[in-house]
Amino acid sequence: MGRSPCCEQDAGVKKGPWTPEEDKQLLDYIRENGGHGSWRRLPKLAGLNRCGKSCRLRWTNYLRPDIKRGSFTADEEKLIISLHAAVGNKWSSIATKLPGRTDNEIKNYWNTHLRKKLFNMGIDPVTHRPRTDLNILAAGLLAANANGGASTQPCWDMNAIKLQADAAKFQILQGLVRVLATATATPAAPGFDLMTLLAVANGGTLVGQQPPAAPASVDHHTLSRSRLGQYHQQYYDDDLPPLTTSGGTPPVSKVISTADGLLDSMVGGAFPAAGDGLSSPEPIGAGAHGGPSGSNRNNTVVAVTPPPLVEAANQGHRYNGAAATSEVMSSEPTPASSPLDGTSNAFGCMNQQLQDDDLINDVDSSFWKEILEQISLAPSSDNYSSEM
DNA sequence: AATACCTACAACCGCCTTTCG
DNA sequence: TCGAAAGGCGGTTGTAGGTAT
Repeated sequence: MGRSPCCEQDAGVKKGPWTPEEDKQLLDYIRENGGHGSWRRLPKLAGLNRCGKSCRLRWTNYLRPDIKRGSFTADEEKLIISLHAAVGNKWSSIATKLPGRTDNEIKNYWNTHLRKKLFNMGIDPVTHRPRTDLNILAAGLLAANANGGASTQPCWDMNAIKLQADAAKFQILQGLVRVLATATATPAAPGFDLMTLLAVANGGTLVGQQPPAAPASVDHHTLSRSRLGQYHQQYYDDDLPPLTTSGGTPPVSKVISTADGLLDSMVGGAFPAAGDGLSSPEPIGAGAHGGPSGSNRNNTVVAVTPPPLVEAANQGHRYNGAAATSEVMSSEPTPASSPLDGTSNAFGCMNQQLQDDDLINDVDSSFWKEILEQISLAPSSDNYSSEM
């Protein structure tokens, strides 16, 4: 269906930065008329040569009286990072937890400050995990050293594949967590939302809002303060958990028998907490900008298709050179995704490829078993029933 | 002093969902 | 029930100011 740009029919309307005079006109009109009935009609009524959409954006992002100007505080920074780790680029959702801040402002701040900050700290701002480029480089260098300078290519490829497998596992967990959050929390507690919960869990730094009472039905699914505290420690104490290492036991092998276990694994263990790009649950048919579609704006079931393995191999090759550490931050792969029905095929294919490799075969069979058990939420699991 | 480059952020674009006649 | 209008959202671009060469 689609629809034409709102200003297409208004050829000749002014674009670009607003002048103080225009601001005053818009402010005066809204003050006198008590807000806006129709943004499309507003420009004419206010005597502005702007399209309604431009007026709305100017009002919501700049002129609104309740907007807090000035730099972000450390608490706000932490909160943004935590919330971004939990929900990804859901700027409007994040903005609801930072009164006085607009989604646009938070988005800009993330893109210009926080993303670089995390990146420079060795954290991938997309996955909120240690940067994989550094891990691959380090693994390659270690292997080169161990081999006395022999070819490192096989080792690099292996690490790339294992990283890719980790990413795929994470995406499954991300989907599961959202399913659990939606299925358990929402119906039992209208008004309760995961965002608020996360904000409260974030060291009590929820700005200007009272922490909601967590409904009893989600007690066992509630993020504990310690979890996000642990997450913060990853940033501020440089206590970063390791990614899968060659020959080691993958972190996913930790018992994942409850929703809490899932979150534990994500926040404090093996997996990225959330984000976009590699971990982004982008649905098929994302916009021309590559942005998420509206269907992904609620906490609905997300797709968890892993990136293709061939990419992993290519990444290994890509880093096998002088520019190994110069990974561009914006190169965030956005794997095509599909509803869960497509996931099995994708993962079946990937698992088949993984099984071709003895080194990681045992790892993944246990992982899939755990996942399948988790999906069914079988009460027969001792750990699960004891926590419930 | 001039130019190129970088950074920050306001504003725009195009897609989506919701609303309403 | 349907389709158009309206509003919302996230990604991207444009621009002004600052800094480096």
